[in-house]
Amino acid sequence: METEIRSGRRYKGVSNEQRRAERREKLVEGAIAVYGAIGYHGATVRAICAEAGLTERYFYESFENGEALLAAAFEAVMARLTEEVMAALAPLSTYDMGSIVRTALATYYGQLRANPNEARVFLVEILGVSPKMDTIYWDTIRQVSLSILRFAPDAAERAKDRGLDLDLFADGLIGAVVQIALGWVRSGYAAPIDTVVETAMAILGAVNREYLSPRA
Amino acid sequence: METEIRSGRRYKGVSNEQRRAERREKLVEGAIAVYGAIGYHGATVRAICAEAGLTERYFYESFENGEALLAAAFEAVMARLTEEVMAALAPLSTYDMGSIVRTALATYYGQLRANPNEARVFLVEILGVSPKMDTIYWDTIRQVSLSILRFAPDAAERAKDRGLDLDLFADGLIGAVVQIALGWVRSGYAAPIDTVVETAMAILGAVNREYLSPRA
DNA sequence: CAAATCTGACAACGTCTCTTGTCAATATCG
DNA sequence: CGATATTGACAAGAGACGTTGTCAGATTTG
Repeated sequence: METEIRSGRRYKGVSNEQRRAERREKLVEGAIAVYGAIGYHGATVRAICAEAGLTERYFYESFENGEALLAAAFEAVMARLTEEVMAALAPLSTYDMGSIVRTALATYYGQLRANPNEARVFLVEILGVSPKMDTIYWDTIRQVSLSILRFAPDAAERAKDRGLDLDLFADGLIGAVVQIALGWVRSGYAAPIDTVVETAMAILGAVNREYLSPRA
Repeated sequence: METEIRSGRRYKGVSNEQRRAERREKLVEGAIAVYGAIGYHGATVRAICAEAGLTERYFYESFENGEALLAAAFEAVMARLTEEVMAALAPLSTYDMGSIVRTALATYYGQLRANPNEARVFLVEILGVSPKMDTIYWDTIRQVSLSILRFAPDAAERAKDRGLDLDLFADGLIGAVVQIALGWVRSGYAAPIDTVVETAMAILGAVNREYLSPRA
């Protein structure tokens, strides 16, 4: 049960709703920091509240339980990543799959390096928490993959003609991208980002030229 | 501290060491069953002991803690998968990468379908448990990928020439294979196995023809 | 100023699990 | 057979954490 006061008193110049929203935001940010430092497991409600500078009461004001906060943190990270990639793709005037994918990869990997805590939430901590969270995660990134595949108009038909399963095909492509990201993060970002992008492009580019580009 | 009696009394016809080994085996099998049914999280020591038909004392006889048992279960599953794939590859007389990879994939996916509980341990439950377990898992499967890449003798040199990172390249390929497996498992094995193999081959085959086969 | 509301610090309860220990029943050895 | 080892069932201590509750102080409203 969440508190249901509609419109309380203003406090320090901000409205009731806005204060709650700010506290929720602080909790999400604190959670990402704690997850990045010690992982989701072992991250207690108390620790996250301390990191956010709030007390337990405000945790239950915004979240049903710890898993709900993880879901919110994932959504926040996902939203930022999506926003950055979309912003990077917007100025592109080409419909060439290679250019689109390369730009998206460079932005994606760049974001993961710029925000290691978010990278850990996105690549590591989200996994194996519960069947519900797994479904949220894998369904989300499969949709990303399918969205990109739609840039190649007849990819679905051609995949079907060749006896492939489009969902699994999308999973395979996104799996390659994500696994490269994870390997890079686990190495402490050892390789330069250009190498990472080229390595991913070696796989996606080969598939593109053979299965997705207009003249196979 | 593990019990350190060197050679105790025979019991029901079997030696001390063998009884311990059998109990350990029962615990590993029980753990795989429980992990498959309710997941690693939420799988208590008591539940696993009950499934194995043993009591808690014998758990601590063979394992330091629950995570050690998960590691043992993973090793057992990994060993079986490796054995099956190796057995399937042994009769092959060709050195054609395409044939090798297709056979390995068919065996791997076939095993995952034949043993859903093991598949879940291998693909889901192992993830996100601890940094230590993550390292065991990802290092293990990267090695598998690198082993297969060695079948293409000059793959490493060519990858380097093209500015790729071989470890990340291996991660990308294995990531595609594993993600397809995971998507298949999550779907309840909806697609026929031939489709799954062909879908994975669509990615690995394209990469093989462009980067690994003798005449690029 | 006085009442009401909001905030932060922290106590306290209940629950769950790991882990160790106890004890009687069973099997083996001398 | 008597002593000892082994097993299985279960109790109990300890610790961690989620969740709710208390209460004094700060801030706003009338």
